[in-house]
Amino acid sequence: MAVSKTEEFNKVDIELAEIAKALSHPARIKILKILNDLDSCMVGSIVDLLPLSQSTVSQHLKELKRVDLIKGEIEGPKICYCINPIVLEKAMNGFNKLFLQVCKC
Amino acid sequence: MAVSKTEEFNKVDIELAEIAKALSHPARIKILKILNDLDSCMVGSIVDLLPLSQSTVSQHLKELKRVDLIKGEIEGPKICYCINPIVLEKAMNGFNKLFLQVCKC
DNA sequence: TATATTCATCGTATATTTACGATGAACGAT
DNA sequence: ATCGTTCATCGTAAATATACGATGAATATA
Repeated sequence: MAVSKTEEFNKVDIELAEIAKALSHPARIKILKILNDLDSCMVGSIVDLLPLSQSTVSQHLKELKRVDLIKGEIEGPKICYCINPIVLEKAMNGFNKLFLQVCKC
Repeated sequence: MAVSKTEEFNKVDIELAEIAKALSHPARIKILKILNDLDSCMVGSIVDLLPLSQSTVSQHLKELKRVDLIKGEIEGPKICYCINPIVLEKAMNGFNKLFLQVCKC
């Protein structure tokens, strides 16, 4: 974009938008579901369940990690990813607050 | 992107990702709040409350309209935008379902 | 120490997003 | 009929996102 105006908005809106951006690709939504379902949280197991290359999946994981929706723990040569329930709950509350605030229904 | 793989994911995830994408910019989150607060829903009134040009705001409105989060009604030379409560509720339910499904908390 | 496994990152190509000013279409008012 | 208002769209520029293969770093094992 020409020049970002993002910083001119309020912090709550910026943060919620960041979470929304992290959820704005079906691969990343599916990754959250996979992490919840799977016992093994290795990247390889996730790659096997997605129609994407390992490097692409790694980028999607990075995006989820960027907003702390997931965290990665090193286990030898592997990395165990898991959902960060604190941030997930914060995200849920943020969306609910927005929707309830904005919905006259 | 090289080639989109989006169609290889399931429909529910794709649709939720589309909603998330529409909410992935603070201007669009603020627009929803503005539409809720304001009596007048003219584009000009929205532009006045955002640090963006009229054409940029129009693009953000288009993105929200694309996923039916808002609808526009022509009133003479003006257009009255308002929130679509049906889609908003669907979005809220979609996010809640995801978060509850994925959160072991 | 050499090898295999696991994963992030680099480099790259293309698509999309974000932003603006300029223009044009539609309508009401003069 | 002309003019002002309102808004979408076009054209454009720059940033970001999405995808891949190749490479490299880190660890465990032989």
